[in-house]
Amino acid sequence: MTRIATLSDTRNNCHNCRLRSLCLPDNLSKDDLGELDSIVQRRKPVARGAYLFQAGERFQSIFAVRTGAVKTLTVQANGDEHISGFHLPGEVIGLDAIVSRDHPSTAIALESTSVCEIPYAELESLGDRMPAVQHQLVRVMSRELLAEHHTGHLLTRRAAEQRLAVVLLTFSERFARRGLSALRFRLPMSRLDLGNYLGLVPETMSRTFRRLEEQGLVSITGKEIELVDICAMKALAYGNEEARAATA
Amino acid sequence: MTRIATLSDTRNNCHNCRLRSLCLPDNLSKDDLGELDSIVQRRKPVARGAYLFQAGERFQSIFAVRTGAVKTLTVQANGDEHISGFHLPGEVIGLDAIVSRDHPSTAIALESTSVCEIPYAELESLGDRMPAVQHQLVRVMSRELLAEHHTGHLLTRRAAEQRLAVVLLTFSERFARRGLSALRFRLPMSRLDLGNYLGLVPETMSRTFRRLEEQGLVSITGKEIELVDICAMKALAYGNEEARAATA
DNA sequence: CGCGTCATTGAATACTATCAACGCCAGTGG
DNA sequence: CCACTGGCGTTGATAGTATTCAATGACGCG
Repeated sequence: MTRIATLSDTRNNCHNCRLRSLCLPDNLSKDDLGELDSIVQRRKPVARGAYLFQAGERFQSIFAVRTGAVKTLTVQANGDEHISGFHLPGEVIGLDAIVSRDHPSTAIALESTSVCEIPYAELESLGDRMPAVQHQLVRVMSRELLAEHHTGHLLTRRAAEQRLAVVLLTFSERFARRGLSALRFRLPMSRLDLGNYLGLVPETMSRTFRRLEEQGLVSITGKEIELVDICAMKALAYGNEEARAATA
Repeated sequence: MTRIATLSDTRNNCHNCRLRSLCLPDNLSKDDLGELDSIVQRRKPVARGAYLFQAGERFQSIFAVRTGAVKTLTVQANGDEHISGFHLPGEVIGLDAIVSRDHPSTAIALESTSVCEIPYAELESLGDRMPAVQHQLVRVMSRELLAEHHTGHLLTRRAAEQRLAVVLLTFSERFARRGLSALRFRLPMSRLDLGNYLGLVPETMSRTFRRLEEQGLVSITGKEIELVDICAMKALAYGNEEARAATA
């Protein structure tokens, strides 16, 4: 096992990583890439349910998802947990910790997941010497802010059907950008997690999935999702009342 | 009018700005501060309702609020608007545009507002020479991400009373950090805007305000808010069911 | 002073949460 | 190999809460 992991590690570097353009190495020159590569620690896969970091832990590194999927969540004083995001390969997590000494949120693997660990102190000093590295970090954070605004808008949508439609379409786009099918994919998280993220209880999740299926928009088999009528789906998610009435 | 504005501008710089520690100049040396000062453009106040920038406009600068208040919003394809945040003096806006060529969101002054404009190209090249400037930009963005996670959690709270309580307490803290009263303040936005931000219709906003008042938690006169029982308020906002039952 | 926007109030409706119960499936231990 | 168990998902009935619709009142601005 160790042998294979080692082989895999030597083969894996930012330069030949398929996710390069989605991740921290985007927009870097070959030289910059090599330097970044030298500080990235490619760790062996962690099991489903494992913590990448926990709220309150000392912040030391940011992480890029390489394979698998991760959820990040915040824990409230009363013990309530809220899932703040799901993270697919190429996405960087832990960025909300830079401003504080400790991690404000917790990251948990949703399935067998491998990540690239990037010690922040080293990344910062690398950025001091190589402006492009620093610029790309800022770009990644800016993109993250943009995504959060999108999420904020998602959560103020009243109807559960709309929230679910939006989030399914968002996953569709994200999978497509990673070279996977935009119409047929497997959600990596449980209904419980997705409901927590959307602010809906599991019962409502179940009923809403069924309603989308009955309307002929999607076909669902466990966690496998097939978008049957993506146009109607978009009309439901983003359209106005007239557009929805027209498709109905 | 122009004379006064000019006088005011020459007196105002990052070094003696009271908001320095909340803003981009935090953690900078005196030399760094001077360089930053030289690229900051202090514009004369804009009127209530004026656009700082609009979605689709070419991104050129980020802005720091100096006085007044600003709302940022995104416009959907169907014309729906969603307010993604309210911004008080010392806060930096436009950061979600860095990753793209154009502004994804719109910024509108909620009252007479003055801002510091920071041309991003110049800030970037300044950061290349002065690592501390770049680090501070990253810290500000990280703090923004943290705040967005907080907002995300806020919006998944079911009860309108809880959402309103949380947002009032958040404003209380933000005003207090700026040297204003934590118990008595004036909300800069309309009920409509606050409702849009929270995902609630104006009617619900009105009723919820009244319910909080009837419970003796707050006292409301137009946009003036007084937090009468901040402990009970926190119990409602962040507490669990037992804590709320105990205070009732 | 008059107009328009914003805020408020009431009544009816629609939606989601809650409570309760059951089916399904994987992992575990006998 | 099979039964057991616990987490997850589903379904039904009920209750609670926000939205919608309709109308009036208040405030600021020209």
